[in-house]
Order: sequence, then structure tokens, then C-alpha cells
Amino acid sequence: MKKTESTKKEEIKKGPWKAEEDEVLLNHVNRYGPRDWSSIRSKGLLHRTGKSCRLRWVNKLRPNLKNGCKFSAEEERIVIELQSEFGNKWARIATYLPGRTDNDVKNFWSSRQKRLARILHNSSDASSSSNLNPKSSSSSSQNKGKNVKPIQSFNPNSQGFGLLEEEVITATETVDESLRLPELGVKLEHQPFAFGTDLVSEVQIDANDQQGMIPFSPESRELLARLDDPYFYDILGPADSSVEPLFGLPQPFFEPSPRRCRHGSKDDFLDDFPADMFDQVDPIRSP
DNA sequence: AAGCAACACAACCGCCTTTCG
DNA sequence: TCGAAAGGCGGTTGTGTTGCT
Repeated sequence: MKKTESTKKEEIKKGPWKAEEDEVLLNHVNRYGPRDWSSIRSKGLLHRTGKSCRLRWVNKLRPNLKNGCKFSAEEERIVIELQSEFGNKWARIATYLPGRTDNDVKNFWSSRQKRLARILHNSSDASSSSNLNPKSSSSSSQNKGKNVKPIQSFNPNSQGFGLLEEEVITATETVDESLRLPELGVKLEHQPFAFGTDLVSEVQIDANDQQGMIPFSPESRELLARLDDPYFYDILGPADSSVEPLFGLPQPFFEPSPRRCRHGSKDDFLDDFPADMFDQVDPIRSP
């Protein structure tokens, strides 16, 4: 009996893969190599599209994948640097990260952008409400119900920050007066760094400028004191691509080799932000 | 303990490019 | 040379997990 087109379409399976399907897919790859994905369905081995089979192999079944491993601080830095250089070319960026797929990089970047957007959104709310009500300078009430942890301590060698002492450079001296943020007690550097497609200016503490300063907590001041640190901004976005990176980017990995996974990184660092860190920072306008 | 928000991850969709007959 | 099929890639969505209130 001849099946109709609609019936054939119904045969295409979607959703999560089962272990048996993975096994069939692996057998096919072992026998024929990672190609002829469409033949898997045409041979009746799986009721999946060739695309789906390829994606499954590339993202989950390929050897030497770092499945379930968080991005290390080094990987984060590489992604950030390469994203500023290549843009959203995830497949290309992934070639520099052994064991990582374009999907991994994409998901990592997406999560990071969402997190930063949320932080900036919160800071926007805080600053606007603070403008409306100058008395409401307390961040504790603004952060009620939000998962904001106070900073515990600063460990320059902690993962997620990933900074070696010798990597720290001194911030440039040039300051555009128009970029001053007296209410922050900081000055914006002339050299912007990219935050996705947005631009943020580097910030420099002006220890002498006490005018209009917000009384930061000791933890906040400690963090602000670190603003000279170029990698401090890794959490917000990559340095301007025109600026020479401070670390050497690895060569692309086309033959990924297994590596030990390092857990905990960006989250550790983000979690160390004090609650009032972004309260006075205005959100960045999209172009 | 329940509810909620944030997060991480897997998988699909649609578009573009490449390959092949 | 052209068109169809396959492959590749980036964007998006759905779902499970985790941590906090």
C-alpha cells in the first residue's frame, strides 16, 4: 500500500533522543563515517531527518566532547575575545575550543547576554527609582527577591576571574570630561569596549573626586578598586577588538583532545558582585 | 514544602551555501 | 548551467534543574 505524503511526514520523529537511537546513529557513523546522514532515514534505521542525525552526532555523540562541563575561565576569555573579532560565528569560534560545539558556544553566549541584560535592567530600575526617590539609596530593599549575593571576598586567582597577576596592565590615563560619572565617583575611559553590539566605556576610579559619591559598601569599593584591571570587564564584554589581546589565542582545534574539566567560573565571579554594584549604572542603549 | 526565577542544555527551524546529477 | 538535495550555521524555543524566598 502506498503511503501518502502526510503519512510519511508523520513518521519523522522529533524530540529527545533515546539511547537506542544514539546506538544506531553511532553504528552508522562507525561504519560509514560522519556523512550520508539522510541515508540513515532512507535505510529505515531511524525515523529522524538527516539534519537531526547530524546535529545529534555533532553536539552529543562526537568523541572528545566536554559534555556537562562548564566553560572554564580560559574558555570564557577565548569566546569573548573571538566573539569580538568574528562576531556570532559560533562554529568558527568553536574550532578554537577543544571539545566544544558551536551549540555550546552559542548557549554560553546567550546565557551570558541574558544575565548581563538582567543585571543592567535591574540597575536601570534601581537608578531610575533612585532618581525618583533620592532617599532610596539602599540597595538591600531594591534587591529583595532577587538572587543577588553579597561579595564574600576577592580572590584574584579564583576561577572565573582567571587573572594572573602579570596579566594586569595599568589603565590608560586619558579621560574625557564628558564621560565623567560624578555620581559614581568614577570616570569613563576614552577607550570603549564592546558589550555584544553595545559599547560600554571603561571605568576608572577617581579616588580624589568625592563630589556626589555614593556611599558604597566596603565590598563595592573593593570591586571598584579593581576596575583598573582589564579583565574585570570580561564579565561585561570583550575589549575593543582593535586592542591587542593580552593573551595569545590558541590555534583552532580541529582534532579536539580530551581535557580535564574545570567547574565553576563565571558564576563564581558574578556571584561575587555586591548587591549595589550596578545600582547606579545606567543601561547601555542599543544602537 | 511550595512557588518562583534564573539558568543550562538539547533540539528544532529557517536560511544560506555547497554538492551533485 | 541549472535545479534539487544535502549539509552547515545561527537564531530561537522548550524543558529540566537548581537555588532562593
